[in-house]
Amino acid sequence: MFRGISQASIDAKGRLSLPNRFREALSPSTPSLVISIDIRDKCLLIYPILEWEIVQKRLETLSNVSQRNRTLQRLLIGHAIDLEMDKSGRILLPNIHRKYALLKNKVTILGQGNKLEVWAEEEWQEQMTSWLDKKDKLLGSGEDAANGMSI
Amino acid sequence: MFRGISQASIDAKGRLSLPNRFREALSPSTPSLVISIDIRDKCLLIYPILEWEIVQKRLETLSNVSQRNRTLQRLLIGHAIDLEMDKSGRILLPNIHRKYALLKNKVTILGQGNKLEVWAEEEWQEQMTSWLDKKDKLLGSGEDAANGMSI
DNA sequence: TATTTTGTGGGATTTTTTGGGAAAATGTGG
DNA sequence: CCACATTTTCCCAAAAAATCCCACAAAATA
Repeated sequence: MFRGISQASIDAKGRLSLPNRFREALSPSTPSLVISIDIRDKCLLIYPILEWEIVQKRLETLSNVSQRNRTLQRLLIGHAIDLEMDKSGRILLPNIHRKYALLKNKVTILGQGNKLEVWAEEEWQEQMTSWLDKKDKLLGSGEDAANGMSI
Repeated sequence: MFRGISQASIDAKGRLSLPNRFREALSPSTPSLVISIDIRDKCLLIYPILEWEIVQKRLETLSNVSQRNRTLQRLLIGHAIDLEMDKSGRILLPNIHRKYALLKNKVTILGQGNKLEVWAEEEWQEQMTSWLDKKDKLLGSGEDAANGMSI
């Protein structure tokens, strides 16, 4: 399971060097990992390939008669690209993905259970600020599952 | 199974060069692939021939008493053309198909499970933007299978 | 501070993509 | 059926992109 936050950078060739502590979990096989987009926030998602295949199977079983399901499939499966690390633990990010998540030189990488999230550092900072400003609403008197949860 | 997005271009002769990573799966036999149209969106569909034959069989078993089924058969089977790649991995797109999907020079190719989708780049961009604008509806409080799904 | 580990940079090679000439095939009109 | 025009195929070469590889810099550890 992934957890924790790290900073990393993307070099002139578009290579993102993954923090060392995530590498082992991402390279059990060949190809080793899949990168796709998060359609709710402007960030990228990196999965060990086995984890991704679970997600993809779930997506493929959705009926594609529904426009909405087809859209989901197009966005998620459509953006899912197999990648491998080079000897130094870097991956070459496709341009499309870099643009989507507005990635510049500095990025923030979050461990999130079965996947990593990659954020442009600025975007991440803004989000953090904005979330913390509204923190009352995060754990407040809502009605959903997190409400009343003990942390 | 296909996944992932790529940009590609159509040259002056109407040849579409397929991204390298899709080629092997598309050329197991001769003829190797079938191209048809997507009747719900303005894009083309490329199937390895074996996959296409499954689809076509399904279409043929539909009762052709119903006008709707006959229309489906005409549109899908009618537009299905066998093609092959040249030595550089390109296919020559029939004019009819190019016009149908409004293809100009730049196209976007999506891996989608058993097939590829080919979109005019502009059309794809518009769709993406429009879908992402309405993203609340994609994973929001709907009622279908995707609702509550964890990605 | 010395040593190992991790991260960065960039040159060289290979692979992939693009472009276009010329031969072959197909279609058209008389 | 033939001559011509157009389209498609085959082939080679240039351009662009991805990959490999090595060496150095920075950071962490001892």
